[in-house]
Amino acid sequence: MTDTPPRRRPPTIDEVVRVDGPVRDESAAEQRRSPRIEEVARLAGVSPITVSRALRRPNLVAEEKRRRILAVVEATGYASNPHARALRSGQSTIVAAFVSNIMSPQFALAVQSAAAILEPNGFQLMVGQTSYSYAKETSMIQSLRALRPAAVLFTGVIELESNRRALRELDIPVMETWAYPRDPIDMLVGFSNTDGGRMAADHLHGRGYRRIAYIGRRSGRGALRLDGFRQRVAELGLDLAAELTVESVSGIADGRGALAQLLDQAGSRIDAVFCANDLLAVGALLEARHRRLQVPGELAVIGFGDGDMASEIAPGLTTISADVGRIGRLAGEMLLARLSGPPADRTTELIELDLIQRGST
Amino acid sequence: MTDTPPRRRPPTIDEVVRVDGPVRDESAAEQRRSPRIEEVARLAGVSPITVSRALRRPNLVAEEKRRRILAVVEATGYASNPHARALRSGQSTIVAAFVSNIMSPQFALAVQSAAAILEPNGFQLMVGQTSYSYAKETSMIQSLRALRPAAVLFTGVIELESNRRALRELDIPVMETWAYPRDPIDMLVGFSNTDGGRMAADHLHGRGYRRIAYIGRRSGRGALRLDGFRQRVAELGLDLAAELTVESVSGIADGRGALAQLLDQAGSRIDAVFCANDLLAVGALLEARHRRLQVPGELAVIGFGDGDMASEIAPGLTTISADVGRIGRLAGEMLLARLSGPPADRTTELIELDLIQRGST
DNA sequence: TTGTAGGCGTTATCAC
DNA sequence: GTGATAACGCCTACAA
Repeated sequence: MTDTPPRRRPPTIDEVVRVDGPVRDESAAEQRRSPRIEEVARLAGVSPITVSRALRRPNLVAEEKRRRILAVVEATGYASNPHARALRSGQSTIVAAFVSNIMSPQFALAVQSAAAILEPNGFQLMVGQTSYSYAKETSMIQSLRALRPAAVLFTGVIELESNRRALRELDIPVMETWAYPRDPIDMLVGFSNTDGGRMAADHLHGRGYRRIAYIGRRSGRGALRLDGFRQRVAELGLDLAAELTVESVSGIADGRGALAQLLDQAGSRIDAVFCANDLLAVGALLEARHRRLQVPGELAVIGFGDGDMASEIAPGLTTISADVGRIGRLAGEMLLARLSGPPADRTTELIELDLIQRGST
Repeated sequence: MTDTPPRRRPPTIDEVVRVDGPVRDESAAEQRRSPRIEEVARLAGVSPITVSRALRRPNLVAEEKRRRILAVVEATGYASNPHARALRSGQSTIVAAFVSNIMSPQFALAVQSAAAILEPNGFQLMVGQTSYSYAKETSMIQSLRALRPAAVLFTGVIELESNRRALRELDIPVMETWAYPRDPIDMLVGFSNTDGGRMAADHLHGRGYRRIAYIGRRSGRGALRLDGFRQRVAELGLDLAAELTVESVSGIADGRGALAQLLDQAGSRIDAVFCANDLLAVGALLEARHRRLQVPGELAVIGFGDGDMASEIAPGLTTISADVGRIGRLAGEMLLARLSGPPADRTTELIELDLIQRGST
């Protein structure tokens, strides 16, 4: 016997509404390919190099000619071929951005904010994901040698010594973010994760909690936050009641699982927990609700990052917040200044952290 | 009188732990810049063009020579200069990807899945954000004329007729996704938003709800979902109790606000609401909880997209789900096939939608 | 202030 | 199967 596969009804076509854009006749199909600098030059009655200068260093070109040239550029929609430009000048218009996890709204916001600064100035952002993997990070940095972007931006700092060296040797601006190390590769817009941990400890102590636990990674930024947290907890004369490590990229589900495990193991010894990021913290809140624990009565939760959810769930999540949009903007601005000018004056910027008190503590 | 600014204590330095990578001596600093094809040719005892062929079309080169060349390439870490290549051959290794909103985990996952296919094959993804703005979309598509990427990928379909034309004229593979229009520009991996709306209506009706409302955009994909929803609601002999439109990029807060407004206006006339995306639906759930409404007893909520949160909140969110990772993978594979081979056989792929029943209905 | 000459690194084309 | 030659489009260096 043969099974007849179940008949599915055909999909409904999405009747997408087409919209007419601004009419751009341009009359002929000759306009098809992007015009070359030579054509612009001919139409403006100058030499190609003058067009190039009018676009790159306008003040070297006579006012009158410049206007004529720009008019032609506008009319023809000329855009210089970035490959030819990069090849001849060694100056690419590509800025490579690497995030550890594309799907994190925090990183995405920072990258987006940097893009908002760089793109109007003729740079294009190329985004790659390192997935918290040294191997992936290394291979992406390798590929930069060939790509020769104008600059590189990381939402994080580079830990591998070999990669730091490779980046220095690229001899282009390198921007690190999201931490405040002693010796950045080049430029830095970051905050002190260690201080964030300290703030969390201070806050919990100040609110009267004494049996405190930690959930987070034990490497990278998680480790830094834990360090500061531990230090301050010790200074305050408390013991860390428990520590629970999660692996690499962590989400809400990990936070739930981690708190569950923590409570099963250390249950009543705990009255507050510091989660190294907000997703973990949200997960912890959900698990607490699941167990019908009073928050913050029976268990207080504090996060790190001020994600989208923090203000929306109930109770609101107390968290340590960095202005991530500002990190992206500043990084973009500093890169832009360096790319278009003389050696920049500032290469390091510290972003202050804020503690945002909500209902969960 | 002058204010003395409050003294802040200096930031704690993040004591990042540096890690030594694999030792790669390469003995000298001469290896610094990426070697050129000519050097590889010299070391292998062949001409530059033969090296080029050995890399691009290996079967045109004699076995023996090819091996020698590849060994040298390996040893020197040679990688061809993508700008020179793009300039001469018109073949870029860049694939341009445009998302309407970088911060959406759904889009990010799709892009990431496509990247996972394309990157190991030597292509690099360049991500841009159109912000649901025709103007931005148009200007990005303009800039493609100069960049000449190998292909373009959209997490969405292009509505503006002028942009569709511009993309066709680029004469490179164009991949649209996330909808199932009658006439894609070129390639398509999509699902029927209209069918999704129908499924939502069917489900709510089947569960016994009769006073049904809609929250979402009234343009783009939201409109398609609403269309199908409305059609099916009518076929089932029901009336749509209320429709509430939100603007452009919408988040959890918009969902809360929308449901609040809906309940204030139409309150008891409503027993179920279909939200055009999961963020809105999560917002609606939170607002319902805030008002101490029984879900699903007093109000049922169904979403679209199966985001991260859907399964984590309580009650779980019933939602229409498309396998977004699969969309990205398929899009990547189809593009790759087209880029490295003869005219592809399949240029359109339909992704089935699933209804995931959880506690909210 | 403007223009001329030449080359960035690669590959298409054609000849052998 | 391999190589010589030229060209992709632009911009640096230098000259006028």
